Amino acid sequence: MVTPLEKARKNPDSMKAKILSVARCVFGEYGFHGTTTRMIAQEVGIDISTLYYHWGEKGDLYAAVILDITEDLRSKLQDVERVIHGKPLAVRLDIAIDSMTDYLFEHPEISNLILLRYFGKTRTNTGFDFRVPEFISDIARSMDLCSDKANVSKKVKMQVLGIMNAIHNFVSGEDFFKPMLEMARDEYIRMVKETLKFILIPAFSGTSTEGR
Amino acid sequence: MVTPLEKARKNPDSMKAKILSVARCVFGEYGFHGTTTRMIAQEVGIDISTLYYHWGEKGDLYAAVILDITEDLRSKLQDVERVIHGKPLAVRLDIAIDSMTDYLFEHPEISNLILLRYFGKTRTNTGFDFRVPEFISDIARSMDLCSDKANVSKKVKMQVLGIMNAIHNFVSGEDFFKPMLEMARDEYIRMVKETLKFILIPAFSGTSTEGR
DNA sequence: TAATATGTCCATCAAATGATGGAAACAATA
DNA sequence: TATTGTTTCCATCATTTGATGGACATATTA
Repeated sequence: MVTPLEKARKNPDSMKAKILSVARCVFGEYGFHGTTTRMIAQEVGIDISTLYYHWGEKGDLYAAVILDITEDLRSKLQDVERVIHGKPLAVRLDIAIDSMTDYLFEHPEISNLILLRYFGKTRTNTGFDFRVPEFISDIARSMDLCSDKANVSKKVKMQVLGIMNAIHNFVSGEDFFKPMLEMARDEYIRMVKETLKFILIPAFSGTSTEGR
Repeated sequence: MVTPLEKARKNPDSMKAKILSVARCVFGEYGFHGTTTRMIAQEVGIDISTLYYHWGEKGDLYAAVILDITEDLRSKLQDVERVIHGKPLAVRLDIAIDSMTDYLFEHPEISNLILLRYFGKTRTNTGFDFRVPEFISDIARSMDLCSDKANVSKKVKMQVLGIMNAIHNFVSGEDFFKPMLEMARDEYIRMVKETLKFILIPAFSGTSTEGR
């Protein structure tokens, strides 16, 4: 059995995929309740009923969007893991921050959607599960922040959440922070990386291992 | 001329204030579009038209809510500033994190509303301005992160954003992270403080002043 | 008490929104 | 070409939602 999402991911030129792609951005900008099926349809340039034909009800499309970005993010994290493998911790962090920041600034809807799911509730419970827990442990292991690879401690999970959220915040808050700080996009992205490294690296690369 | 918001803040037992208080929480949970005037009215236990009588249209109530939490936050920041004044940087950060974290966990709708405004757009532009920029500079000065008190550098502003957002994230994400980490509320709050200090303090209290 | 102002609710409206049935267009295949 | 299956759009529905007018109630004041 092949799901609609798998179909869409397999055929990037199909109407299903086009709708999904637009839905990612619109849901990411306005959130679940702030987005209407008409907004998405109009952005794609199709009738609203075509959207329903391909994806069923609004909640189903939203669920597909979340799974879609989750898959993208998981894949990207694996890439990064391969690159940083074996390097010293400070270097791993440096590379990971650069790489993830660049990637997320290219696909800001990923950060948007993740943060909106963290911080905003939907009236009608969309139900499906979000695979953050695995992510957290995966990142912890790839960062080599945990001594016991099988059982990542709560402490380390909190630290990883802190790292990931810090990145998502600056990516997702771009439209708010950038004008506020009177920066162009290039400068903003550069400053984001610099700030993230300034804040995150000392905590993890200090001589003390007290926090671990 | 006294605004409706000032009236409400002056008379905490008035219907205006009750509605405002409930609106803070509901808007904080579901965001602007996820909240209906009926939800708020029902939570207060009044008819919807009573709500409109006191606050006018939905966007006006929302604007009042934002100004209300902004005022609360500004006031709290001033309190904290007085307490930490003159102390060494690491101590200032330690106290500020404890104090702000406790306060925001008591009023999580403040963090919710701020983050939803950062990361989510409203379809109909609610227009009014949000006084974050001043905040940022105020915090930077009170933290004594900036050498030039009059003109806070972009670098420092980014760092302050990073600090504030880190706190808001853990407060606002409680309902998502806490079950995920299988923690009770007390434990979660304790771990949040610990993690925040672990991540933030080394960056600012290191011997190097490179980041400033 | 009479008169006025303030506050609350009921009934209702118009627009927006999620969703669907069915006709038409298009593509694939025998 | 005729047949069948797929895709798209138009018209429409039922509900939800923001918003309002007017009746009723409750306080305030003359």
